[in-house]
Amino acid sequence: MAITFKPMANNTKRDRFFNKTIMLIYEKGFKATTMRDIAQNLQFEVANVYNYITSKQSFLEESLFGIQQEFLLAMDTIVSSEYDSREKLELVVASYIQITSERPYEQALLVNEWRNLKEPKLKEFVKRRRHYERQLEAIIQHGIEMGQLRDMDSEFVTKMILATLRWTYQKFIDHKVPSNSLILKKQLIDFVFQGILVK
Amino acid sequence: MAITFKPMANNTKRDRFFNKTIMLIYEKGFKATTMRDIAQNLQFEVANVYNYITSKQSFLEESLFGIQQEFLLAMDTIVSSEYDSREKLELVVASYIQITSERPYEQALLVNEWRNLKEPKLKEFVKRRRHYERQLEAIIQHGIEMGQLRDMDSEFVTKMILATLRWTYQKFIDHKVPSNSLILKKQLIDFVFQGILVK
DNA sequence: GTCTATAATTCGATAGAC
DNA sequence: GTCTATCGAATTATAGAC
Repeated sequence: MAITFKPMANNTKRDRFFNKTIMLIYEKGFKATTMRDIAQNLQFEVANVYNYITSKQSFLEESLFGIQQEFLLAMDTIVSSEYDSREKLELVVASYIQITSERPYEQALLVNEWRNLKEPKLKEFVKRRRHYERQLEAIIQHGIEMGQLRDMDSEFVTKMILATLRWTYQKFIDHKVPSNSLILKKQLIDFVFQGILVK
Repeated sequence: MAITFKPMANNTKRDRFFNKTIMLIYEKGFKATTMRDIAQNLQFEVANVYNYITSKQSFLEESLFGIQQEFLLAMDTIVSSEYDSREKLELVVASYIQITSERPYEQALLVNEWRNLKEPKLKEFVKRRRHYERQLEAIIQHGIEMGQLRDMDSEFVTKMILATLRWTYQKFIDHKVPSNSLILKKQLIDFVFQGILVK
């Protein structure tokens, strides 16, 4: 049996710190969560927080760049594959839901707290996100040119699709995922591909 | 000529304060924007900020409940109309874009900063938002039952549609709206109704 | 409405003992 | 790894003169 990646592992004290802290920041917001809040949430004193992280800011940076990297790697794999535009788009949705299902709280941080990065980290983050968006837009543009997708404003559609994907972490955090994430993937792909109207 | 509502009026000092402050909070985030930042942005001293608002928190509350009320009123009007489900859905999109185009920075606040409300205001805000969402879901559910919309999970579709609408304030803030908001409305309705696939 | 000055509190982070 | 104690800076908000 292969060793699988376990982002929610709760074996070491370090894992426990990471998981409980990222959940707290999700609930209160990064700026509103104080080091004292983090300590209290873990039932120890403020000074102990610094056993696990060097600063509040570096914790945010490492969390955000960590989860962002997952998305970037998945996109690179899809872009360099031999599938057609429609299949690539399905893979983008599938990989997005997969990563989100595995690490919903980190994904929530990615969506909600990236503004709290400071320069030069902020610029680097936005640059990488922009790269991801351009890759997706290229897939869509190619699909339009090949006649697989309707003739639309590709930038607009890219942002629409990302908007539909971005909120899905809530499903996993609220444990409101319909039995498993496969159904969610299908619902998303149906919505994006076919819309809601009866044909 | 009727007196029209002017959210972006810049006539009085109060308007100037409101507009410049809400733009600043959009850029920096509510928590990260200090009273000193607000004062500096208006070229005067910290104490003067309190000529315009009673507290930082009350400014957030009044802004959020103000713009939220616009959405609630629009939805009530649509719900009590005689249109069918599809037409009502189009009206929801249209009114959403209309309000967002008139007050994009307040809408950005609504989307990004509502977590910073404190109890009991926070509960009241979430309760009203939930009401809006249920009204939209009822329209969709009715459309499914009448065979106008595909047979889908109505709660899921409701959240999808709201996700596609929620980010549109960026278009208006970035002045990237295609000539006028009518085109944006059409793009959104086409995307939601038909999806992106060639039939 | 604008200023200076400051109160009262809270914040991130560190020192140093155990 | 855990604690107590505390520093220095930043924060919201107020007092009171002009």
